[in-house]
Amino acid sequence: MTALETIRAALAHAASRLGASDVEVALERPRDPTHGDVATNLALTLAKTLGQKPRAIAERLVATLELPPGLVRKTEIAGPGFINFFLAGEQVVGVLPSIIAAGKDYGKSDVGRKAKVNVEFVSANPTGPLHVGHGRGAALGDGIAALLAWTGWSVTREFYVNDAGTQIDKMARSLWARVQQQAGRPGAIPEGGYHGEYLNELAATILKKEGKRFADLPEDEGVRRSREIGVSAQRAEQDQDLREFGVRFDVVSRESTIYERRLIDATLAELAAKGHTFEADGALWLRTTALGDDKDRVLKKSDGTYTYLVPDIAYHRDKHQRGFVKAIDVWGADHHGYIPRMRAALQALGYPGDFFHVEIVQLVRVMRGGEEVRFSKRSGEFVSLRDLFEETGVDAARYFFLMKRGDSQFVFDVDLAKSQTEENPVFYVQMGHARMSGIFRVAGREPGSVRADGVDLSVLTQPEEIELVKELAEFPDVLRRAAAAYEPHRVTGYLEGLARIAHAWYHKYRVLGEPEEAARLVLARAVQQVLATGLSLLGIRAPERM
RNA sequence: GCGCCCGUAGCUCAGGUGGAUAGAGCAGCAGCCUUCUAAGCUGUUGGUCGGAGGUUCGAAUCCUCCCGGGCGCACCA
Repeated sequence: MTALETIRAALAHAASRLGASDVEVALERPRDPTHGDVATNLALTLAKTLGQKPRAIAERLVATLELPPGLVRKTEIAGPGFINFFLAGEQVVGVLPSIIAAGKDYGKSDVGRKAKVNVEFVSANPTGPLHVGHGRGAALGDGIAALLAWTGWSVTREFYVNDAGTQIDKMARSLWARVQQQAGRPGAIPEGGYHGEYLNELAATILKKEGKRFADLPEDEGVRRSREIGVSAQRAEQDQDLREFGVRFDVVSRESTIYERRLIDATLAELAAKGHTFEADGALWLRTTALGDDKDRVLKKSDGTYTYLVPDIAYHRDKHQRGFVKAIDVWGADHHGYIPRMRAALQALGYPGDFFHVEIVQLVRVMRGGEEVRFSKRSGEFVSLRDLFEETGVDAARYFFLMKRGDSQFVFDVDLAKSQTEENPVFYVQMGHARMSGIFRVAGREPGSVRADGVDLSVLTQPEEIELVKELAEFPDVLRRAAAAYEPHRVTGYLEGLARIAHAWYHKYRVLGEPEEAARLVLARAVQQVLATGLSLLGIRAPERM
């Protein structure tokens, strides 16, 4: 148990003795060193529930607090009711052995208690290549999934294929039109169809493989086969792009199977049985206004067909029936208006309010040479994900997508992503890792062989060294908070901060050949390891050399 | 017109779920290479947190209104 964990547990225990059980104890590292090494605002947060003044609570907390001897040098109450802890000198540096001992697992926690959570992301229609917006969703969804797994959830990464709607129909007709055109016949892309060059390429492949007689098929048959071939080709291409982007899914669900498994009828029956549907104007409605939506929604249109809401409800009902206690969906901003009705529908089914959670990803604009890059030749619209990561590299693309909050509008600076200087945050962090690795390379030592046992760490007294150790100690907390908030960008921010101190330390002090060599190797190893762990959670490589 | 998101340094953005004197990075300015990567480091300039009210011990953070930007508002997906 690290010093931080000990303090956290002791505070939680003291709080429960004051009558506040099950509290989340937040520890922070004050910016101002006169505020101690570790501080908590626990007394301030308890003020409301306990109905007492923060400073009075702080005094009672400190009085009941039981800390093992030798851990804390001084405890004080400051400002409005902060409790500041000044660690005994050897304690600060004392986290290093536990970091080394935990190795690749340093920072893991079990707050998720193995509960099943489903993270659904990308879920692009199989009508064309993935664009940069999908890339942002992919990076974010994968990052959230990794953070949840890291904090003890049992995570399933899922991709949902809308393979049954009218968009697919338009893709099929567009492809058929391209086949006709290439066979020398008139063929027009339908209204709202797909004009991208990729369908021309696919049409050429089909004609090559199937021969010209494919174009002679009756229209019904031609469109039907175009649909089959098109869907499977687009899916295969999307999978390939995602694989190269470093994203893998555990489950791919298809809208068509929702129909095949008769989940539609079962879902409608359950909604009706629970009294949430009604008929009006020849249609079947869901009374979502009773659950926070601003208007009721049609389920079954007066022409007898279903709205798209129905398979979506059925799909999420299926997630619930598969045992997930949480379903997190990553959606593009253009779907955000859809959230209230979906939430209402799932509440109508009786699921808890926190079962369904949506993370919104805003659109991505791509800048190169100071100008916005709008179109991709192949896809006919937007910049494709592949174009982007082939130009910048996967590491830079993923890092850039993750360094801002998902719901912020984001300008992707291609020139910056490609630059090999400190201005580029990915490069900067990776360089930090490479530099630590370089020390071991020159020393001729395997970093993994470093042990803290028997090393006198008390020689680590330089301000940069103390700061580095404190920063390393915060890693588990950062990951916990990032996971709880579904915010991978906190991890990139943390890594940049850690790398910054590491660069400063590296620049100012030597490791090899100094009296502090053994201790500094332990520190360098810990930094290297945490940078590597953080990067790998985000799906980014940690190179040994640049 | 209604709903959701956003507005923080010249630029790009953080701000740990209401806490201590609002922070980084770029850019600007001034410096630093006999060294384990200068692919880097150090110092410094720069703020009415869009505006106005409110809630309380305390607000960039919560509430109301206004201004500005984005996205949605179908018996389309």
